[in-house]
Amino acid sequence: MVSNIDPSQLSERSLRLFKSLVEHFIEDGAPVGSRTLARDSKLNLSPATIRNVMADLEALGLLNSPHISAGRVPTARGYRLFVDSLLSVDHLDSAEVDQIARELAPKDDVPALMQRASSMLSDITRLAGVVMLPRPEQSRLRQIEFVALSARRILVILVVNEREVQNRIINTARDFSPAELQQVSNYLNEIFAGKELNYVRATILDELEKMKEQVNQSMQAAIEMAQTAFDAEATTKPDDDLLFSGQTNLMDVAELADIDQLKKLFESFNQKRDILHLLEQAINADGIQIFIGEESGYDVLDNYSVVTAPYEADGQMLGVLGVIGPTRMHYERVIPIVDLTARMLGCALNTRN
Amino acid sequence: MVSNIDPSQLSERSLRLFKSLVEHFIEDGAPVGSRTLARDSKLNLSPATIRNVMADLEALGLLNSPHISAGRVPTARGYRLFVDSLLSVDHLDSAEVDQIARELAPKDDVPALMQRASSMLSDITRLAGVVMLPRPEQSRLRQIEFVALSARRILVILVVNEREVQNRIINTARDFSPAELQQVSNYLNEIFAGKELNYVRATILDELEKMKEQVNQSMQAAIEMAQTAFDAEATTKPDDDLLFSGQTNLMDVAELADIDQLKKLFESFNQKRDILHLLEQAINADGIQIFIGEESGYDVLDNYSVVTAPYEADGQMLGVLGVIGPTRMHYERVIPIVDLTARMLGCALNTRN
DNA sequence: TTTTGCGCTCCCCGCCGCGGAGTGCTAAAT
DNA sequence: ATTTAGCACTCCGCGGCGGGGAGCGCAAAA
Repeated sequence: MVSNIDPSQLSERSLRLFKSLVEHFIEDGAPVGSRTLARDSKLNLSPATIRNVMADLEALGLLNSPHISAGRVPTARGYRLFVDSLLSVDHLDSAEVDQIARELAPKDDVPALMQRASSMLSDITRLAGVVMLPRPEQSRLRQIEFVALSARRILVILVVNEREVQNRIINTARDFSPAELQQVSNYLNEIFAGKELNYVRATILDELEKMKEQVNQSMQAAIEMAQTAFDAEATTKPDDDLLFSGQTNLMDVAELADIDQLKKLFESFNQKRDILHLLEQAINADGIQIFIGEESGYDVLDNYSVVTAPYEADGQMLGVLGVIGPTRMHYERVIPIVDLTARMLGCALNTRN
Repeated sequence: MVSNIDPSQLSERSLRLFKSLVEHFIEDGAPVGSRTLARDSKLNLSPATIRNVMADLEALGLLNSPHISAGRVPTARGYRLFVDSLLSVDHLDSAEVDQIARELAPKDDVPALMQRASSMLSDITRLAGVVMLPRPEQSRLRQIEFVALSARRILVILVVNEREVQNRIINTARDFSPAELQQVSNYLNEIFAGKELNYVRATILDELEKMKEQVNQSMQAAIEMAQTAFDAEATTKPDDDLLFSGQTNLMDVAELADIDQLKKLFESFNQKRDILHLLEQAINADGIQIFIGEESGYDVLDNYSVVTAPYEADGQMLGVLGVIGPTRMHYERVIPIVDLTARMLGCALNTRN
């Protein structure tokens, strides 16, 4: 990885021209030449002068040309300089702020809220949105309840970490009366409430086995039941931890007509693995983080940029959200949108208790 | 809608040629001409003769040519004749049967099973798979329970239709003791168990209001709580009733390089509406149903075919699954795969109770 | 240091012409 | 009455050609 460019290495004029070039390219996606730049930048320079400057910028690795007689195009390193030092972030107009606020009103349950955040991101940016809901590395069992559905079918309810509820149905070997169920759940709650889930599972599966003889019969039943319940639980994988939307928006960014590359990207959305890793890197950044082109390290993302922001509620990092689009995107718009969305989402999660 | 062709209208020879042509086209996707057909079909006819036959078939609307001097291509009507009367269905090799059986082993919960069915369909056919889990038009409330999470946060558990469990968390105006909660749930279960959900909701929201004065205070609380619970419930939409997978497989069927058309299709996957309607049509067909190209009536599907089969368990129709691919697909392989998958899925759902 | 001028490169686009594949039609053959 | 052979014709795809345009670099003038 080559080091980034320090903007103070460059003259004011170079920077202005460079900025103008990047903006121009972002706008129309065509390599931009010296004439255009001479016309547009207010510097009153001749194309030839600008050519010299561009040659310097190219030598620094900020630009390159697709072929000898085409205009210049920013490199990943160029975009990096642009977003770090030159970008003037848009002021969101109030209509958009309103829209974000409206969509993120905490009107229903958490998963739906996340889903809305994701599709709102993609709608408003016309790119692909993604929201990561982090698997809390430690999930504490808060409460466990049993509900009799019929003679031998029992609904097990696990309340984990304040918000989360899991339920599953198990079949038991013998009948249980409601009173017994109550007793069992009291027993289990007493031992395990507040404990880490993995610990609970391990304990139940291994240790309790030994205790079986020492306790009375109804407790034996409790143990067996708990074993069944957590056995089933082990198979439930957290698979819904990454919410994409608006992938199709990427299908009309012209510069990626390469159906193959797009296919690779979509596949990596499905696999989730790479994107997940990338977002995990972003969780500790405070505020916006941007991965430009090959910087991400994942070659499916070579021609894309990812703009992310972590979101938090009650002072605790909860996850990361962001937008995926072509390197040539309107950063000045996308950045404040992602930022605002992250903060609003945090609020929406905050006030609920 | 024009009527389909009755195969008895056509000579044996025409049919053989037609079949050969369709197979050929399915294989390489290029318009097929008289010479190729003369070479391949074992009929020992000259290209000129075949040209005559093809002209007849074109007049019947079974074929057409992209332009005057290209070979012929089957029309939707042509494919229809082909799949209805000419197709010789493959015998699945045992490796594939094994794979299907293995993937559909009822090893975990229902949603995961459905998901696996869908991705298995797409993996094995290299097309897009879809599974519909029908929203049971009548859902009966089976049981309702309340679990106290903390002073004023209560977990509401609704058991609906044997298998399904919904839960949500509500905040109450005042504290409830566990005993009270028990009492409330007893009361509600007594009135509403076995009733249709919509009825329950309507009753609770409208009628119970009137009764408020007539019952004692704790029942008033029950009513309020139930109102909150079902109010929240009303907003929970059944959104997970269509499971797609393998969309990306469609990205390398060459004939649909039209990124635009593909985009439209993907969008209709996301909206779900059209596909849902289409699959609903298929639920009452007994066995395989095939929608070819424009037959479906949805123009996003114009260049695609959909092969569906309903699946049932315990003698009851549960839903529909299928495969979406280019009209030019290997029906002889896809059909038995979809068929077998539907039956196996039925079995997997059958034995569980 | 900047500008002007010039020659050069490369892309894009339209044009042309050609070979190939396939057709339809007519006339001969079976 | 079919089937076949022959022939003229159409249309696509491809490669080559040439001109216009955009842009570059370099050298010499301002």
